[in-house]
Amino acid sequence: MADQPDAPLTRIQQKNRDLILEGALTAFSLHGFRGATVDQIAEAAGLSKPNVLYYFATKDDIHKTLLTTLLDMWLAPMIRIDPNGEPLDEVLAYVSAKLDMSQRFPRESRLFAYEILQGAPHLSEILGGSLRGLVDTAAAILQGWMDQGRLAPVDPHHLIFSIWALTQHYADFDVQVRAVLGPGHDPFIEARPFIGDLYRKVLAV
Amino acid sequence: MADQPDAPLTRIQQKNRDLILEGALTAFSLHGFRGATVDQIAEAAGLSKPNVLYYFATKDDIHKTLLTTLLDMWLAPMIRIDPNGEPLDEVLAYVSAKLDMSQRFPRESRLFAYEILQGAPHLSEILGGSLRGLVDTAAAILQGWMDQGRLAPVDPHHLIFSIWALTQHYADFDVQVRAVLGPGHDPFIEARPFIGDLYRKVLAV
DNA sequence: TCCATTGTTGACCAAATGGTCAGGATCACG
DNA sequence: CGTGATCCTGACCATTTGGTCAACAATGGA
Repeated sequence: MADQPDAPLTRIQQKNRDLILEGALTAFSLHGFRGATVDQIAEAAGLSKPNVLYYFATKDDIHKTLLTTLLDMWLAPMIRIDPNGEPLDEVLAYVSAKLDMSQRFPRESRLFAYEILQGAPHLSEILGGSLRGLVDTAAAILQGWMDQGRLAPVDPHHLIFSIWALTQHYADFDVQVRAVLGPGHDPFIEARPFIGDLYRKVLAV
Repeated sequence: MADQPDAPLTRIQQKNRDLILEGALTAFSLHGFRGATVDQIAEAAGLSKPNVLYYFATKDDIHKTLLTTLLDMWLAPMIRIDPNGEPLDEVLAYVSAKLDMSQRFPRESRLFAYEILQGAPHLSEILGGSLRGLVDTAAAILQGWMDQGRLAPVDPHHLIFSIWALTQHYADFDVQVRAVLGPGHDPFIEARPFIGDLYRKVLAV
């Protein structure tokens, strides 16, 4: 158990922890926390099960590490909203960035989806804490623009929820989207102009 | 094993099967298929575990029965779109009905969410079969209205996806929505005008 | 080269869990 | 009220699975 705080990781530790987290991301995003087994994670990581448990004390530990590690990356686009930018451009850039994340990081999207569906046992404090703060900040910026008449007035919190819902849908419900569209369609290519158009109309003054 | 086809169910069979499905809906929607145990289902149903397995051969059987039974109800609102109705009213009625379902049947919404996240192992044929047919029909109606200039032209399939995403988000991600909004907010009361307003703008000619 | 630290694993364990079964309780109906 | 069908359960089983451990291998600095 290499759990001393601040102990700088050796090269091997760094590499194997990365392998494990990578394998676990695949396993958890495919089967959920309960559905993924340590054996699956070990195999995906190319390590033996005891070795996985050598680097992380418990399966839960791996899961928690993944979630908290990836949360920052997941929320990064929202922080980049610039209060001094052109309102509509800023929102559209955020929307586009979120759709990019769904396209490039579907495993991460599903990981979070499982966690929230489950009732967010590991993230509940964060949801009501720092995430809420982040959203409130972004909502305040949006509200400011609306007050200035530079965006159509809509509820900023629900505007943000709608962006999350619309973009993450294409990662989380990928199978359904593809099944319904049938072969010969690229969901993301089609979704991009649709969603962009949608927010242009919603937010046009 | 009471599995003869067409055998009419006795009163007791009817009641206990209903109890089991009800308990299983709660358990599966809370923990997912893998996460829910037969014991949990039995307890939620107020029956013993062997008795549960007396009415359904396997846990998988319960799950499959639930999914296929509830799918019709879940898709019903889409079928009610009336080609002869007023286009915008019809769409808004569908949106409102879907939001009602999220509010009144969040367990069902989560059940399906888990299934799709999992890769839809039980629903894959249906997704690409009858569901796809249903969506294509609805999309054709929408496209017709757009061609007549009675709705703004947007991709009808992705319009439908957006309605699913926006409405189901409030059921599936309930914890997140509530955590971010904080106490003293009713997500659904707020979401209703927001989403209605959104589609009015998107579809206005 | 030496050796303490770090890394790795086969074998194993206890608990959880899906499912079985023999036998007893209850019900429905002639 | 008798009896066959239906209903119910305690006890049990096999498998899966998270996690442990003793022993062995590799590493790297002095």
